[in-house]
Formats: sequence, C-alpha cells, structure tokens
Amino acid sequence: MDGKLKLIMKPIIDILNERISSAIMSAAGVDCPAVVKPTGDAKFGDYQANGVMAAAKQLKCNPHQLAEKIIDVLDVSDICEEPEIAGPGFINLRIKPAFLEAKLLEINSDANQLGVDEISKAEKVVVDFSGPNIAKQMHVGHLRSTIIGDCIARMYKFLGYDVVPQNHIGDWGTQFGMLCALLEKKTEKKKTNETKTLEDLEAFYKEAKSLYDTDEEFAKTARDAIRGLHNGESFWIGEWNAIVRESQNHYLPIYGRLGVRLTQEDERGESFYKDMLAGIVEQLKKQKLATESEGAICVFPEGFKNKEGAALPFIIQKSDGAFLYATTDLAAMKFRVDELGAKKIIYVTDARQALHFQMLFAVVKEAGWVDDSVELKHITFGTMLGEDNKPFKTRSGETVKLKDLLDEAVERAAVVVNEKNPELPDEQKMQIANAVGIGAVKYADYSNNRDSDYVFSFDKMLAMEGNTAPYMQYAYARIKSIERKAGGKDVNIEAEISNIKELHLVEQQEIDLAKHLLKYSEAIIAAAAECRPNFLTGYLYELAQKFSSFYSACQVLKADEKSRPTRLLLCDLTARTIKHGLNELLGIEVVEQM
RNA sequence: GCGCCCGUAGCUCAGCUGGAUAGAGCAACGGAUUUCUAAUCCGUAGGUCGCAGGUUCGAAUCCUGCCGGGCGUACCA
Repeated sequence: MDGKLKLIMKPIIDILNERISSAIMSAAGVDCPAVVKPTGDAKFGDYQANGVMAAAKQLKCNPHQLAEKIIDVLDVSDICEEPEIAGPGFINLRIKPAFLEAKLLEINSDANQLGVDEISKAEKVVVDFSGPNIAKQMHVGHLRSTIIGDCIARMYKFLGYDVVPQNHIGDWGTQFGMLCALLEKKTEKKKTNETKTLEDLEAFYKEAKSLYDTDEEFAKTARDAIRGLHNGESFWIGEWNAIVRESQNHYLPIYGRLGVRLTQEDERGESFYKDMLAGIVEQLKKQKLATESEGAICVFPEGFKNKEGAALPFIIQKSDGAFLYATTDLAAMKFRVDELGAKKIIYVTDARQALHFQMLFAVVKEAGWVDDSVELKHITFGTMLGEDNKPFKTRSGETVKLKDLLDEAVERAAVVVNEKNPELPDEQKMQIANAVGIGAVKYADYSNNRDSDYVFSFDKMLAMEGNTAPYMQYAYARIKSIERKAGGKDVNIEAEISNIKELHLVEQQEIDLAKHLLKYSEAIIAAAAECRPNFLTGYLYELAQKFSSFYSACQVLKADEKSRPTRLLLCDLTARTIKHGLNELLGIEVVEQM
C-alpha cells in the first residue's frame, strides 16, 4: 500500500480537521483545533467546523470575518464543495459527489478493510476480561465483561494492535479454601477419585459458603486450606485440578455459543501467578511501601481515605498469611508489563471494582513497576437489572445462569422463525434461531451505554423492531436475497461491480447510504478509543436504516443499466459492512435468510 | 462522612473533546404491499434535559451547591 492510498484511507473527518486546523494556523496565526463534526442537520451540509469561534475569541476578533480569512487559504476542493460560513462562524462543508463516488470505489477495491486503515502496528494491548469463577456456572453477571471485553479485543485487533486477551480466572481465592474444607469434612481427608459434575460443585459451593458464614471452626479450616494451597503444600491440589478442568468444560462451550474468541491459551488464572505472590509482598516491603497494619500487610497509596478519614489500605496479605486478589492483580500486572511487554492494559470489570483498580494502579506507579509509557485503563460497566429494576434474578431469587438465558433467547427466536418462515428446513430454522437469539442478547448489551445499569428484557430485545440485532440481520438477509435472485434475472453481479468505472448516485437515499458507508472507520475508531461498543451499534443501526430506506425507494435488479451497477455496489458494500461489524467486531452471526 | 456512577419524551435509551430548532426505538395515531423478504418503509404527536446558581457569543454537555437512586469505602472478588 503506498503513501497516497494511506492518506486517502484516513477518515474524512480527520483529513478535514487537519486541513482546517492548518488553515486556521496560517490565516490567524493561532494553534486552534478546527473541531470538525458531522452536522446535526443535513441542511448545514455533511461536516461543520466549530473551532473558528474559539479562535476568534483568542484573537478578540469577529468570528465571521475570521472564518472568511480561513476559507481564503483553505483548500478542500478535492473533497468538498465551496465551504460556506453560517451562523456566528461555523464553516459548513458538503462532500462532493465526485469524491463520494471515488471513495466508494476505493473501498470496493480494498474490501477486507472496508476503508478502515490500520492506525498502529504491533503496539501490545492486554485486554483482561470475563474472569469467571471456577466451580460455579457462569451467570448473567459474567455476560457483560465477557462480551464487552471480547468486542474491545476484536476492535483493537482490527485496527492493527497486537492484542493479548487474558482470562483472569478466579481459581485461587478464598472460595477454594471453602471447597477444600468441605471436601475434608465430607471425606474425612480421603481422596475420592470421583469426578464431580459442575452441578455437584455448585451444590458443594453453596453448602461450603453457608458453613463458612456460620461455623467459625469451618471458616478456620477453610482459611488454613487456602493458605496450604497458596504455599503449595495442600493435600487437595489434585482435587483442585479436577475442579478446574470440570469448570473449563463448562465455560469454554459457553464462549463458543457466545461467539467469544477466548481460548484456553488466553487463560492465566489467579493460580498462574502463585509462585510470584510471596515475592510481590517481599518486594513491596523492601521498597518500604508495604507495612503491617492490624496484622495484615498493606500498602497505603497516596490520596485514598477510609470512612474515618484515615489512610485506606490496599491489603496484599491477610493476617492469616493468605494472599488475595490484590496480590494476584499486582503479580498479573508485573507479568503483563515485564513478560508480555504490554503498552496498554485494559481491565473490563464491573464498576463496583473501580476503587480496587484505582488503588492497584496507584500502587504499581508508586512502586515504579509501571511507568507512564504504559496506559492502564479500567473499563467499567453497570449492572444488569430485572424488569423490577433490581439486579437480575430468577423468581426464586437465584442468580440466572447464562446457559439458561441463552437457551431461552434461542427458544423465543425459534418461535418467531417458525411463524415467519415455516417452509424452511428445520436445520436452517435452528441456525437462524440461534443467530437471532444469541445475537439479540449480545446486541442489547452492546447497544447500551456501558456505564448505565440496564434492564434486561427478552421481549424488547427480541421484538425485532428498532435498534436490535434481528433488524440488522434482516437488512443483511434482504441483500443476500437480492443476490440470490440476480441469477434468475440474468444479472451478473460480480461482473457488473468489477466493471464499474463510475458511479451514478442520484436518489437522495442512494447518496445518504453512500455517505454513511464512508463513515465506518470513524465509528470504529471512536468505539475503540472509548471502549464503547454502543458507538459501533449506533453506526450499524443507522446503516441498516439507511439501507432500508434505500431498499424501499430504489429498485436494484430492475433498475436501468445506468443505475444498476451503482445500486449493486451499494448493496454489496452495505452487506459487507454489516457482516464485518456484526460478525468480526461484535461476534454476532449473520444469516443468509430469515 | 468521603468517593465513583446514574437522573433526557408515557417506557427503554443515544447525544462523540460545549455548537445551530435536544435525537432514536417502543407504545399511540395516520398512511404505504400487482414491484428484489412488511422481522420493512413514510408521516403525525409527544421533552421546564432532576433542581438552583455560575463560566461562555453559545451549556443536556464544563464548574459549584442541593435533591433523588445505585454502588464502593481493612483482610470476598
């Protein structure tokens, strides 16, 4: 790829920003960003530069007159019509049809990237997400971290980063001590060799938890057990292995169903760091950062206060000698920076852990383990609520198992497929129900601002109207249907598209769709920068809407010879973009028919 | 007490480093199918952006205070 092509592959908004910013510089002599944004209203054109008013303020001059001076030195004639000044000093820009057409052809010539440039090469990004607990089924509480993290990993990868997903499994914490203590009690310390199903383990877990909370002696046994495990001297290490294996057999298939790309190779659970933990504590002691307080070993990072206003501890070793999640997180951080060479580490966990991560980040910086060249990000998200606006639970108050949730979504989708398309073969109906059901669950999550809590509702997400997965899958299926019908109408789509020399964008719906197709890169870059999948779903929804308007206004196969290749190309690029966004970035299946 | 998040149309939510008349979807109402899938499209109606100040040419957006909700705040993760 040569330099020229690279330049033009840049998002249009970036090109305009650069051009206008430098025009402001040369016309006014101030370094003031152009602040180019898409216009709120089509009557103002496609993009507007808002920065002139700010520049005029700096210079204490009339913004309108300044805008005129800027336009005089501004050359965007290859992209836009003559810029217009409006209001107090907006510069309004309208994309030239010729540019639109050229750009569309260019995207077509590089269909894998869909007009999106790789912005960075090989910078290593660790994305820490999912992190289910061993010995428990995944429940709805794991859904958000798992799929949001997966989407972030996919977006960064597509943009050219060297992404290392990490699944920080909860396989070494206090809950394990409880399980061991219960095994000890039940078997009188005899190894059993029985394989335990996950259901057994869950029942065990429940029993252990309630004993732990009520029986002080049991709690002590549990703490001893986890300390033993942490010191590598536990009788139960074999049992521990079996429990981990059984749990993997459960959650790896769930990842498969969810279309989440985490594999066993991405797994570095808490136990992976077990040999580092004592050293972590020692080192922080040596650095005089860790001190004993109330029997526990703590670091007191700057600026954190507890209820009484005293320094807030980051506890790295409990008074009973066991390590805890702060210790493993420190070890993981060191490993990621020193061994993996991470330049950016993104932690995807719910918002309740915000304080923990703030303190973690503060500690590693104070210790000098991580310098400013490494970016640490905690990406938070809100809670999934039930329709009663309380944390999502079953009617009997149990946590909802992820498997059950997915099953129900697929079943409900299957009912609709049967209504709409009874004539399809069963196997295909199942496949569609699967794609629609799982897709609806994921999409509903992605399309919400991750900061807010959101109300989970099968009825809403499977309504198949509005901003939902099925709406977009449907748009895709319609395009595929056109392609299938083309043969019967003697239309050779491939030939028509590959022979296109110039486009004829005439109808408003064609132009709107074309313009939106060019904005894919802007959407992905914004979504990745902020780790906000809802920016991407917003883009895709708008694309599907614009396609649907186009579809009902413009005939494709029966279009005249002048229009048809252009329309076929619009269909093709729309389908590819929807497929790419849904499939490659959100991990949601598309279907050929629905 | 302190800290973080949230408060936008009847409901569920967008609103990108402050920008022009605050946008979608659902629900409501009215239209569109001899035409490539109507799981669709077109239109109507609906808002003191929690409240009060402040900064600004301009505030849903930034600052301060208050109200309401959620979460966190020493040995769970």
